Amino acid sequence: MIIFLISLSSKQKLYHKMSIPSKYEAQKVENQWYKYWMDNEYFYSTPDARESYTIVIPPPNVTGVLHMGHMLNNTLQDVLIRKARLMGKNACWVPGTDHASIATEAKVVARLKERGIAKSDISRDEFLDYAWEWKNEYGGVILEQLKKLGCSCDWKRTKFTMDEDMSASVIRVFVELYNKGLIYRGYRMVNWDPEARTTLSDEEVIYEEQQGLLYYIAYPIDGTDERLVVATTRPETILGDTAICIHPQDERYAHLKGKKAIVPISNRSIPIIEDEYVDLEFGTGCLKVTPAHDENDKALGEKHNLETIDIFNADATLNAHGLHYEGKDRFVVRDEISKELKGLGLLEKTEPYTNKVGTSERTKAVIEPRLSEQWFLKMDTLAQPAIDAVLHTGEVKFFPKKFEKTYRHWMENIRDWNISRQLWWGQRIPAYYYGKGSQDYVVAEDADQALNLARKKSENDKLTAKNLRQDKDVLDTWFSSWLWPISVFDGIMEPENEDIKYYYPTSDLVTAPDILFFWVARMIMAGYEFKGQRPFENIYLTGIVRDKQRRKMSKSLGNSPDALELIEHYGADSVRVGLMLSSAAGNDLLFDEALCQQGKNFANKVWNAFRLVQGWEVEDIPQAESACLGLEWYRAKLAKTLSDINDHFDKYRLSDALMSVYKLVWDDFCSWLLEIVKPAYQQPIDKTTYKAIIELFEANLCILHPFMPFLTEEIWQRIRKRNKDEALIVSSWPTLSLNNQELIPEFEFATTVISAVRNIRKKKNLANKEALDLLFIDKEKLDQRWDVVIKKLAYLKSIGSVAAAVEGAVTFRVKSNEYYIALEGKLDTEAEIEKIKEELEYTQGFLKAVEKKLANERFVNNAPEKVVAMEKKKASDALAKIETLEKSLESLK
RNA sequence: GGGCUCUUAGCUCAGUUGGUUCAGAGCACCUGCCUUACAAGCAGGGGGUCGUUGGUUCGAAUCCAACAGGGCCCACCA
Repeated sequence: MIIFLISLSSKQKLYHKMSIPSKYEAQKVENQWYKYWMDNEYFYSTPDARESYTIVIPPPNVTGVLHMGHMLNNTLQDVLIRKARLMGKNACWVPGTDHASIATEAKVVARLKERGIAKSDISRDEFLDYAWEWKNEYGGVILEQLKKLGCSCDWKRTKFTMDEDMSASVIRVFVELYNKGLIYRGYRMVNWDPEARTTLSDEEVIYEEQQGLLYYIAYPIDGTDERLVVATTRPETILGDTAICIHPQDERYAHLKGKKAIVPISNRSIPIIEDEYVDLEFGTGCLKVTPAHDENDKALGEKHNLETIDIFNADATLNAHGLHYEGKDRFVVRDEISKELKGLGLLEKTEPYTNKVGTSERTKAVIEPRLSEQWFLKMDTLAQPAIDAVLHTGEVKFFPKKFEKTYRHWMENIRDWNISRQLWWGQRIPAYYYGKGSQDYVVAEDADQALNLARKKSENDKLTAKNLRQDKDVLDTWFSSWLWPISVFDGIMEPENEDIKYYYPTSDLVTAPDILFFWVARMIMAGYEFKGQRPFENIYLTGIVRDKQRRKMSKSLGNSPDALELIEHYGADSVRVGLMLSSAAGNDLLFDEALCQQGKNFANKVWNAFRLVQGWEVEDIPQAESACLGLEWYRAKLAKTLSDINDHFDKYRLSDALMSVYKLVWDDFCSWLLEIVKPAYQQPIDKTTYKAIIELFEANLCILHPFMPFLTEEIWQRIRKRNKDEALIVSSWPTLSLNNQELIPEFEFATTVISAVRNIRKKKNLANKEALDLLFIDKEKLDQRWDVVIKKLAYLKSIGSVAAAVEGAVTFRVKSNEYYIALEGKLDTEAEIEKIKEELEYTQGFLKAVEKKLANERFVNNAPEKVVAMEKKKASDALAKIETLEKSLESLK
């Protein structure tokens, strides 16, 4: 049973009874309750004897502003954390932001540009001063916005991925991994973002289909009049060509083996090589080789000992190898060079061609493959425990489960991670160079340690700090984010501290699937590598918020509503409900403001239920029988719904959980229970019923609280004055045993009768005022104790039984019993007969089908007994129904 | 090219191990109501051969195959 702390004197009125507006005004109360929760420190958590329930926020970009994706994501987290808090767990939701090196640096660069300052004009330290200034100015904005949404984060624990201790953790981890031999430096083809002027990891490259051209370029053959035609999508790269490749078995070009081709424009002579890599079918069957600008070409170049000519600057303009194109952008050059080739008669033709072009996830710039020296993290050994945890032991679970397959696919084909970025905003790589040789460097947590190591490694005691040069690059942002669930509790630097021992592993992670590889997979790897334990148990992957046309919501499309304006207009609770209602885990959410309106309507419904209840005069009078029954039924229904809701939560079906509450409150509580117990106009309600209604109302508020925290707290506090420790946010989730469940179908039976009577009233245009008699034949078939309820809600004068059909009555059937509404005046007998005939026909057909099934030996022999028994019951029910139908048909005739 | 996934009412989606409770929910829609909590509401109502075609089975929205059409992820074909 529910334990409620409520005491009522017989005439006690609700707290704040006067002047309750008929519309719920969310905007007026939300800020006030948020402040109340903050002032009373309900969000804060410290380790204690309770079970911990922990969520770490996916840290938004420090310079970000709240968008619909954040709204969805953080509403989900808040629902989970509030539920856990009500369940009596020590709930801790750690907020924070991410330094997002590329995005933030880009913004700082842009801002400096506005002031007329170029990044290249200032020192690294000066730049970082500007960056911190920016961070301090805008860094908290998004977290402040989360407060509007009602997020109950432990703000005292707010972290930033570049906080001192966070950065120290990153550096320590780098050093550890380096010492284990998992981090290495390599000269590799990497993804170059010319806009941000940095390398990117493979995951940061988004391939997009683009409509381009395939250029057919003729290369004269040295010493002959012949030309060799090569197809390419990137004519500007011919200036970096160092070979032409043909297939060894290609007879078309067999005579050219060993000859040399002349690169147009640059007039360099390059070898014609043979390799089976060439696809005979594609283009002209031969390939230009540009080892500096293509991964495959690089491989060919290494195999065939080719020269490498890099023709680009860092910003993807051409360098000196670009000859007269030097300084021009690659796309400008593409256009111009094709014109020049045409003028030279060396452009045979162009044809439209669709290919996939890699673009930068952050800047959208087209990625340039580029050879450079970078730092990499070996992934295969890190991946193994993370694969086992998800796919074998089930220590880490995905909701929905289908993402486990995506995860598996990626993890099993994982490639080394390029972790260095040519940026300044981020954790600087702790490698220190002391000499000119490629191995003349050491890796250490700080300069002092580095100096010691360097002295040892170089066997030169005279090295000083001045001889050391720290690597210029910073680490990929995700190299700090992957530690998030550990580092927010300082678990790297202080592995035995109380917080990390208490809160780690965390419970649930809520995030979007687009950062599954960037972040989620890597956190799992980090969890096992640095703590030997999973970082979280359950991963709830949200969908993408789209508009009604299924387009992803984005700034550029302008189809994303302003999150704060939505809250302003509908209230945070309503927006939360709107988001939750149609967002099953993993399903994209087609956002429509109508959903917020639905949320608002619901808020108002609850509000008005409260208005009704608070307006009742309570007196010490006997309880109505109908009220007693209604309450019994509702308790049973509440228990059932609660069990459904708990089940939905266990399966992370949060929208289903909300829908269950929604229907419980709106349909069961408001439409049925309140109508049953509602006293007649200006009549008082009895004390017992009133007390019970308040208890049940409070239980409803509690269940609804995770979804609509403001509204529920507002009503909760209006019901009566509460002490600090009695706030709804820290109350207890109801626990009810599943008693009296048989009342549910009984009551449903009664509501069916009521609906049928209402239907007849409607069809016959009978006002509620006009009291009717309800008669039925078979007393045994109706549990008569519901009579009072039926009578009240169907506005009936009396309920009684008759031996046979009465004349001048309308009939209806519920299950196999027949009911009559006695009517004065004439009846449309013909229509009645028609209706009954129709139903009779249908039932007979139905019976036939069932009997056929039962006559089938194979069915009777093979189907489980239970199923056969059910069919038999169906048959007998149908038979009984036919009997009553025939009887009434007789009497009508 | 490889992998995953989806197709159920006008819209968004539930339908767990094939079997009364299986053809559902919410919204939208239609009809009637300004009934003294709520028109942001009340009451009543209509609506789907479960993408197509085969197969397995006593029995298929559910299992299998093929096809049609969406979506997602991965991949170096110029």
